[in-house]
Amino acid sequence: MSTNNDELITAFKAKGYRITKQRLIILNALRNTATHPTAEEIYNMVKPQIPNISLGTVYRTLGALEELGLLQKLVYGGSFSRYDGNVNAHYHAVCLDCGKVLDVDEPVLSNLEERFSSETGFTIVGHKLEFHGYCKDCCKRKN
Amino acid sequence: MSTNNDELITAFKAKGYRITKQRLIILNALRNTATHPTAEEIYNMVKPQIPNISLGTVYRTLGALEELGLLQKLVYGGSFSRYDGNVNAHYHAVCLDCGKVLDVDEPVLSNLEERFSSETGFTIVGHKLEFHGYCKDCCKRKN
DNA sequence: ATAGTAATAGTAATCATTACTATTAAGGAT
DNA sequence: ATCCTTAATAGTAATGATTACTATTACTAT
Ligand SMILES: [Mn+2]
Ligand SMILES: [Mn+2]
Ligand SMILES: [Zn+2]
Ligand SMILES: [Zn+2]
Repeated sequence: MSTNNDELITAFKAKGYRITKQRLIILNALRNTATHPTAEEIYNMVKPQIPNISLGTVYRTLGALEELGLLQKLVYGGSFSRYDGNVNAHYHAVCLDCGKVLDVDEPVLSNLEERFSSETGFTIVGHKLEFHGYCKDCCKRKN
Repeated sequence: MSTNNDELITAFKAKGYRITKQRLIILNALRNTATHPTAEEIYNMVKPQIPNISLGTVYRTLGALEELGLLQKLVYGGSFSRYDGNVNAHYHAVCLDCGKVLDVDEPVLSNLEERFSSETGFTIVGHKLEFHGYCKDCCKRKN
């Protein structure tokens, strides 16, 4: 329920971007769910509050929020991307059956990135770790 | 240069799939490159050997090879997937600038998967780790 | 309140991937 | 080796998530 719009407002103003109802509502919707929704799911989540919002606006807003570091985009094997309002470093588990994405409550491996880099000349800015498997619901369904 | 077609032939016959020139050539092309090519890049790689091959055949073949565990599909932020003929567990580094994908010569974290799973009821079958950053060429270009 | 212009709604376009269909060619049987 | 069945291919059309376009709306500085 952390409706911390100040952070968004500051970040947007710093870039000369305007503060709009659409941007505030989309970011707050994303921060108040744990489901890692798709663009279309977000579109349906905010429709009650902005009945005539356009799907294009959702995509454009998500792009801007990503650019400002206020969300992270999750791209897995499926045909569409998911969005995560939690930008703290954390890992995910993806269900190979239903596509659900869960947060993994494991400490972040902070020492990984230094090992690589030197001999390859590759400058690392971060890493992503994802687990693949089957969620509780899908395991049940198979029995 | 490990043109080990026996492995492919065995795997395909076990599923009742037929052995075709297209499938042999595509898998061998994939095994003799370190570039993690896209479907279209593979299409261009095999065209000299199969001048009238269809891009659809490349996609269908890659799908079959993936299903048989003879390649892994790499999906990152970009607009297209990449394919890796090396199915041994290993990690990748993705350049945020040019999209290049490099193999990471680091040991696989085998103990990770057991930690999670029990309390969540999530059955893990594997994990993926990718580093993000800037390759040598792109670092140079920025100076 | 007004002016200037970035953002939006609505819609069309893009493009990687998948589906369709007539034709070809594996590969088992004879 | 030839025939037969049918899976796989080539060529092409369709799909669908995402992006681009454009007239209109609404932030925000003055
Ligand atoms: Mn998350
Ligand atoms: Mn690789
Ligand atoms: Zn599931
Ligand atoms: Zn690069």
